[in-house]
Amino acid sequence: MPMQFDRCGSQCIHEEAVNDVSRKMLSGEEAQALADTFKTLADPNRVKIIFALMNRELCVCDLAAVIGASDSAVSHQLRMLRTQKLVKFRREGKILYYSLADEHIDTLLKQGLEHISHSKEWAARFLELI
Amino acid sequence: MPMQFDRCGSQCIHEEAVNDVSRKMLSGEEAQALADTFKTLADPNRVKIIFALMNRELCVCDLAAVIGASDSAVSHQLRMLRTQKLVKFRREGKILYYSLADEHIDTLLKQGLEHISHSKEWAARFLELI
DNA sequence: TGTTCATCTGAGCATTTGTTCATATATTAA
DNA sequence: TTAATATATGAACAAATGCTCAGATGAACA
Repeated sequence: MPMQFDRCGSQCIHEEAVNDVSRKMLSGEEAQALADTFKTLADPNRVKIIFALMNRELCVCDLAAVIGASDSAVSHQLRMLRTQKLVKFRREGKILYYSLADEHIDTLLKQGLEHISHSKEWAARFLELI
Repeated sequence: MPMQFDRCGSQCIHEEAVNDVSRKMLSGEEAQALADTFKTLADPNRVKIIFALMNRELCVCDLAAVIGASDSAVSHQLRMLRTQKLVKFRREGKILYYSLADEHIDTLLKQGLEHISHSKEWAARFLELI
């Protein structure tokens, strides 16, 4: 993925606009890190896991039952959520209880619902519960 | 992808917890809609596009120059952003000027930066600019 | 010690994603 | 109309994703 700047077609470039915005732009790594954060919430099962944990801490097999997926699938997803620091856990014997890592996660998910509520009525119902 | 509930191994289920949370859980469609919203921001080039448009409206080829991608790639990404109602555009002759659809997008991206700022120092710098 | 059970992990595989390339649209100007 | 240009689109393909399945950990208890 090399990146040339003496580019093909485009003659329409507004120089001042491009220069202005380019100066403030995110680097590739920074954009990637941001994308990774959102990617963590970009799957329905992970959304369900986060949503479930907003109510209370739950162990892996409870989560599996609640969202209707296999223990293994949930465990895989939890690994990603752990890596991105969206969830934490405590051990009690054989059982691991997962919970949200901090309050910002609530806000992130809430903001997503807020955006959806523009086009879907059901979203408003959940906003009241958070 | 059928979903059986007389499930395999797990004997550890805490019934009251599972029932409690299950009652409040998102449906499959609702979780999918939420996931789709986050999925829209789950790519570095789309993050860059949104970030660029937070400064000012830009045409397709300006966006391409700013984020360092082809016109075609940007156009494909813009379609997704349009579908999810994150951006809108106005036409002026041959040129289409894109801008953010509403203020919630800013907040969403800001919340993402907020989460990142827990582990990466650079994120704080951008939070001041928003 | 060995067994049971909750969870994790890696491999394999079908699906999805994001790009490129070639071509199609649509608007403007000659 | 024809040519030029900004953007959109579809096919194709490599890369990433999310599942299942089989097996590995690690803790409790006989």
